[in-house]
Amino acid sequence: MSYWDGNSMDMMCWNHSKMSDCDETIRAMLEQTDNGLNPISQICPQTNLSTNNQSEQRSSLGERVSSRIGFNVPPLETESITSPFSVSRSQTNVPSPFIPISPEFSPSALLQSPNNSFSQHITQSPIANDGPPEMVGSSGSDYATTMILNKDVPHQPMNFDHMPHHEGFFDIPTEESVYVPSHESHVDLIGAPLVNSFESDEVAAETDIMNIISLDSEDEEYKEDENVDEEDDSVDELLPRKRRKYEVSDMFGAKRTRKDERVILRMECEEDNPDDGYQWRKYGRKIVNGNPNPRSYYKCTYGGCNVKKHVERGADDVKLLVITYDGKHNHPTPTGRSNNRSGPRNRSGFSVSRTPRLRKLPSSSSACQYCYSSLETHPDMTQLYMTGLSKLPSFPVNHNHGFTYRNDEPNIDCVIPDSTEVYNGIKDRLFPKFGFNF
DNA sequence: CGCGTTTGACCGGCGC
DNA sequence: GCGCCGGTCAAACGCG
Repeated sequence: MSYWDGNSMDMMCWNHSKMSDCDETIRAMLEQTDNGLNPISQICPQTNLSTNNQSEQRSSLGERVSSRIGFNVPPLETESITSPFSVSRSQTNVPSPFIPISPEFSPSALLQSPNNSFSQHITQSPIANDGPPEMVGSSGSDYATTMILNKDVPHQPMNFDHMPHHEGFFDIPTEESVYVPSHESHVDLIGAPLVNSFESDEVAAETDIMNIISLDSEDEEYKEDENVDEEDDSVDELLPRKRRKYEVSDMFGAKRTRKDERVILRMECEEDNPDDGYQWRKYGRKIVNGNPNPRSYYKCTYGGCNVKKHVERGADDVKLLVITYDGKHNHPTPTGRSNNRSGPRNRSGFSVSRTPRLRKLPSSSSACQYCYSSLETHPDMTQLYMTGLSKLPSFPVNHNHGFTYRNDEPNIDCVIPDSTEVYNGIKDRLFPKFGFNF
């Protein structure tokens, strides 16, 4: 059993413009043994994070990132999201799992395939042995700066051996938050090349950020959900369309998504519902949490997929778009986003909210087309933070690159290779996808 | 006319 | 137990 020393791994650095330095950094990390206690802060002292105060930590992080990427990065706080464990967690002294994500990774990527090379890399990386992939902080940021951090659990032990038995495992909060700051004109939740690549079974089988982000959702849950849906459908056939009280309450109990499956993205975006590669149907809109900006509720329109999301503007910064995903897609991205746009009257594909404040672009597809082009031509504009990888430190590695949770016995048949192998694996498999080349 | 969105009502969960 | 709040439903609405 190997954990990250809470003070040993404050941050990883990933600077594309200084990749050779980072290369050395990664090598240094990889050369650490399980017992290595060399703090990454010593390797990358400029990225050292305070481990005592979470808010201070994020604030300082945001400031650093802002200074490095050249534009303001709103704070990462998700005040509306609270975890009963956050306090106790903040008192623990475990590392914050920042994880590098390529700009090509997108919400759809994050939410899509159950098998993902990214998670595979993470799970197989020496980080797994020595500590959490705490952060990839990009300095310089000529290209993408991508970060994942655990919002509620700034410092967590990394355990790949006996995760379910890890003390407090069941207490690990699993509400995640992703912050995606982006230049307004370069809003792109979708890394087009990546999304396209997901249409390939090969890539889809290798890539699953979702298993990292939404570590609590498993296929079994989908099976349950599907069963529930079937039951609901059968009920629908027997009961009048209007149903309140009994029917609804039963349904609520069965279908209500668990908060711990959530992934929260925060980004600067003018689109109220930026394309993420999936088709959504809006089913509700509500003012919540004192936010004058209404929250819109969406369901994935794919048959049998129970993923929902709600989108709202930041109370303080209307440019800040907060997208919360509930659940995990049990299907690939709809084949070809162009197909998405070919729905009835071209109004169903992207469910762009018709709020007065921000309206759909002249062409229903223009936004997405722009996103494609913007990403391809300005990959450096995608800035992704991810917070709240609450279970990240605990997911086991199994044959399917999935994760077992709760009462499931961990099916651990993946042996963490030595550092050299891991390093080569990262270079060979992860970085090419990111467009990096050592 | 078909479709998605809007909107008010309803429900369950949760905190007090 | 009560009230607040977030989430959901479904009729009404409006656009193409």
